[in-house]
Amino acid sequence: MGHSRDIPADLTRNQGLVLGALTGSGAPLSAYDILDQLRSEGLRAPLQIYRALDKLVERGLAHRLESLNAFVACTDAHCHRKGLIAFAICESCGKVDEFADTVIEERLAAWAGSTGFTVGRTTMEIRGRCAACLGA
Amino acid sequence: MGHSRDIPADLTRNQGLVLGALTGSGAPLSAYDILDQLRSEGLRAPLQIYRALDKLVERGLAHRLESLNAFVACTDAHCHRKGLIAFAICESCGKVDEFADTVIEERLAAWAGSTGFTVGRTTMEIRGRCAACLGA
DNA sequence: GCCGCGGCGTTATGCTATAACGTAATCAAA
DNA sequence: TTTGATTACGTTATAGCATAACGCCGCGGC
Repeated sequence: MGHSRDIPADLTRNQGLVLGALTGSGAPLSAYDILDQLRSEGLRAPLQIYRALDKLVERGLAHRLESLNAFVACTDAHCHRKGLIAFAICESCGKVDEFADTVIEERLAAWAGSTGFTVGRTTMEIRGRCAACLGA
Repeated sequence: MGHSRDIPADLTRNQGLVLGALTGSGAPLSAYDILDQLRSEGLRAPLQIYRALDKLVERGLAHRLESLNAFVACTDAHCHRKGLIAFAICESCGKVDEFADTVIEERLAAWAGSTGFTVGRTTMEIRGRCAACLGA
């Protein structure tokens, strides 16, 4: 029961539209990219997009890529992941790969423990070229 | 011979001023923060700051914090570090700690090897609270 | 000389994000 | 059923971050 690409039923109209734009794109979209796509649906102001994005990110349905000022839909089927997620961003085709590594998380925790730093949110973004683009 | 805080002699005036502003600050500064500080020195336009920052970052004398749209001076005395640097940013006092972890780098390399992704630049930024701020 | 290059200064513009206001729908407690 | 809290919405205006495009200048090599 349930499969990947489920879209929660309790999204508002704006949230659903924004998430749809993200999942329909093969690459990250800026808030203004999304807005342009959704003008035909009646959306007009950046805030409408940003508010929807805030909720989506809060629920783990989308992620913000700090190094791009852009957003992607979460690719994890059941987006309940807690903790560190790393994003590999292909600078050639724009595709974003999402992965988690518990060892990295442990190393981070170890560093935090040794310095007394309390870790909140952490972002890890790798820029480079994906296998497919290297082939070409 | 030589001590930490060396400022390379071959910086241009603008680059020196910008680096000075960064080293004199206990927290990250945005390009516009820097500009405001340097108006008294005759700088007027954002581009003057961005151009200097580009060079400083290129040489490893400063770092860009993607999650803040801001910049810090490199705290490493001899800033020739290659590879991954992680930044721990205290959301209370703004202080930024810089560290490197070879194990993390290895894990990243392993992931890259297994997927065929070619790693370029990678950014890792941890938001949280430093030990000093937790004490208070 | 003269040319290429890098840095500089300026104006204008574009992209990213939020403030501040009022409205409407929902829901639970009184 | 009124009340009040909460949450989303729509709009206008503004703030904050970054770069395009132009021309000038100074310097080193040829």
